[in-house]
Amino acid sequence: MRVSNLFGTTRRSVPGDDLASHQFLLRAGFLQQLATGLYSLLPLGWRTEQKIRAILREEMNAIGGQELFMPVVQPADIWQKSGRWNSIDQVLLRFQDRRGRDMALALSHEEVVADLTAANVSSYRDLPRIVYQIQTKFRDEARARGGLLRTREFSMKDAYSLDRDQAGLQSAYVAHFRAYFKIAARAGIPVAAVLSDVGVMGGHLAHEFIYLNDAGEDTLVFCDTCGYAANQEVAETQLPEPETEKEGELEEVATPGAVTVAELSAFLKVDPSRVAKSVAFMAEVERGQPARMVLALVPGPAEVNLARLRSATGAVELRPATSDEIVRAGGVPGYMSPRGLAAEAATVVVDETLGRRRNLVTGANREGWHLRNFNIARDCQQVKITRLAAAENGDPCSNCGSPLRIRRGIEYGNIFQLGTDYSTSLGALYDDEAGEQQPVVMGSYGIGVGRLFACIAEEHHDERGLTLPLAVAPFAVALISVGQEEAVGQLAEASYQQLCDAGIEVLFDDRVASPGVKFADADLRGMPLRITVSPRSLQAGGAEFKRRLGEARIVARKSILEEVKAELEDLRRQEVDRVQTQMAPVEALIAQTFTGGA
RNA sequence: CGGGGCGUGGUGCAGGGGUAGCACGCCACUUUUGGGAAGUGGAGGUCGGCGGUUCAAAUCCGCCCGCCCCGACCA
Repeated sequence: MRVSNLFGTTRRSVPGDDLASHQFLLRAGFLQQLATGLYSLLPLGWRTEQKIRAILREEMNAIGGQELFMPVVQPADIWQKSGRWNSIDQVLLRFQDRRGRDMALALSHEEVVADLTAANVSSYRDLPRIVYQIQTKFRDEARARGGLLRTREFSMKDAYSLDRDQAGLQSAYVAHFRAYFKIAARAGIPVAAVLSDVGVMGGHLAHEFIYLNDAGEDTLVFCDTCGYAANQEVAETQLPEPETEKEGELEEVATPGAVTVAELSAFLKVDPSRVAKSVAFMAEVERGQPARMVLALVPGPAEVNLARLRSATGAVELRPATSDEIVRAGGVPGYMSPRGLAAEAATVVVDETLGRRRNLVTGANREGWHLRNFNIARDCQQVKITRLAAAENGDPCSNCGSPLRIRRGIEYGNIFQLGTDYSTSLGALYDDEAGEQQPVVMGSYGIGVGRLFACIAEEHHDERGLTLPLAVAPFAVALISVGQEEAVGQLAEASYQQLCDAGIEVLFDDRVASPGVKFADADLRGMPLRITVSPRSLQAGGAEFKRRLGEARIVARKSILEEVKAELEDLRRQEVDRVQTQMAPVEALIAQTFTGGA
């Protein structure tokens, strides 16, 4: 491809304060935004996308996946059968066709797979199977953000395993677990697998595949000692031993102006963890029903884990209460507590850690006053005690007690053990050897292609632009001619032809432009190998070779082709080595993750 | 959905009641050619939309739309 013929231009500047990598993708002419959460991939971006897709296909095929293709526009009835028509709200985009039939844009394809399975699987002899596709999904996100990280329309590689029993599912799950590490390694990003919430997918066991990065939206919990890794939403921590200290007498203490946990603990000179913090939420238990107040009590430094609060209360909708709502329920903002609050005013849920502590500090529900020697069992009636606090940095690992570490990351893939919910509701049954009908046991396995793309760009850029691995770079070689000298033009053209003929992907900057512009654009686009033909290089005997992340050297004009081949072969070998290195610990990890568990 | 910000040539921005500007890009010619060249000449904008105030609105007011950020939300 000649730059003079390329659709899409580089830009000197773009607005916004996105991730640096996303700005480079925009500036290099890989992407262009159409509207919130909707992006076009320009030719350069599309080439990279296709290389990522090729890796996905190869690794899915390698575990026995069969590619197919399912509609994005789907009739409501399969979503009604699975129950998700009602259980998912606004992210599922609904509309009607001309006949007034309810339709939806697929945000995932479990229903269709179950429907296909019902029609195509009838015997245990038809199992196991793995099918997958790379297809558009649409999720009408409340707020798209972060460039490619959270878009509304996006491509996903989604795979589905069909098995006759849990043992079969388990082995498909492990195969995907391994394949996802391989994909990350080939795409050139580090990856961590963490236990995750099953969310609206339903099912039992789930893992997320995370690219660790401070800009990520997800909060992960790691134990460096035993290897425990989980999304904060589901991370377990060790409970403290129940305290046996004598219960003191409940007393009010004046705490003027001490509204936050920090102020309060400083004022009363108690450890913040001994403060029972009350956080008020409004919970909608059934869609459309009036919200009820839920008071969550957690240790002072802790955050409320919304996933747990949701499951503890059965809420479908959960949001922080406003001051007005707190007052209306009879609470005093800043001094809130379950004490002195009418039982019918709010549901109270207490973190189990607090249940094991004695003589805590909590609000008095009176402006300027708190309570001392507060003991849950004695001083609160009608409370539900459960795990509620999100794991914090330094909390003891539930496995081994070592301090946990909190990190941020970007989730680009996930795997779910779905079980039989979808197959049962959509009639995906098979006959076993005894002729008994059984539901097919399903798993579902997604990778967001755009997110993976974004993660790759984030991992591979420097101050000048992208530095993509050969495996995903839109072109292997950036060829640049400098100046208008005839000899330069001749060698550049000849090299371009020669390389193209050899099947090497070359982006030839044949424009009449100053060298600075060409070098800057080549750096921005990030092709792994740059070849410059210039009066200076001719003087030195040929062309200049420079890796995007390496030093320049002169190559004789007669050996350009073979040297390019050697360079690319070397880059390829480095990437293979890197994949091997990255995969080395994975088997041990799999053994550790799946023995005795799940 | 709450809070904040921004919509002005292709891109990035300034202007803030009276002639619509700058830089980059683009077109033509000339000179240049190893890190985003120089000169000369040119093209390109119903100032997001609708309504209002005014002799006069890009500018003031109202409503709407779009985009961005924070939060809520989130396979």
